[in-house]
Amino acid sequence: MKEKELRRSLAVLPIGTVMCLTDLTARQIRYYEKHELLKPERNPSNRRMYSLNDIDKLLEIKDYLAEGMNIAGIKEVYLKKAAKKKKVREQAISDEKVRKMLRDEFVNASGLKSQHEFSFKNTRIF
DNA sequence: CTTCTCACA
DNA sequence: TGTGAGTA
Repeated sequence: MKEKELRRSLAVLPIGTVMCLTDLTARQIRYYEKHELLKPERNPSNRRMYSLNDIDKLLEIKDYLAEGMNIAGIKEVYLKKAAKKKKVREQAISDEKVRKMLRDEFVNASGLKSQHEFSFKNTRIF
């Protein structure tokens, strides 16, 4: 379930295709990029190349705009979303450290001199 | 022919 | 946001 996400992130669509898929003008698509709502890649010829995720994002932007939200407002939505994801990542790293500490403490408390003597070394207890 | 940047009788 | 100019 991760190869799929990788493909969705591949920038393979030229702006013309994106225009058809989103019903937005090239002017609008570039305008949103200028306001950092999007970050399409560039091919060797300086042409913008979009991914399927970019298409979804543009469609999302179009909906927000239709609901009366402005560019600045949409930008804040994405900034907060990114902040939340960052916290989730930090929490995951934190949990990993806690597990390592508990494991080390357990191995040490059991009086084992090395992990080779730890009969459950390959078992995910923590 | 498509896309890019820039500018506005 | 539209559109035309001049490129690449």
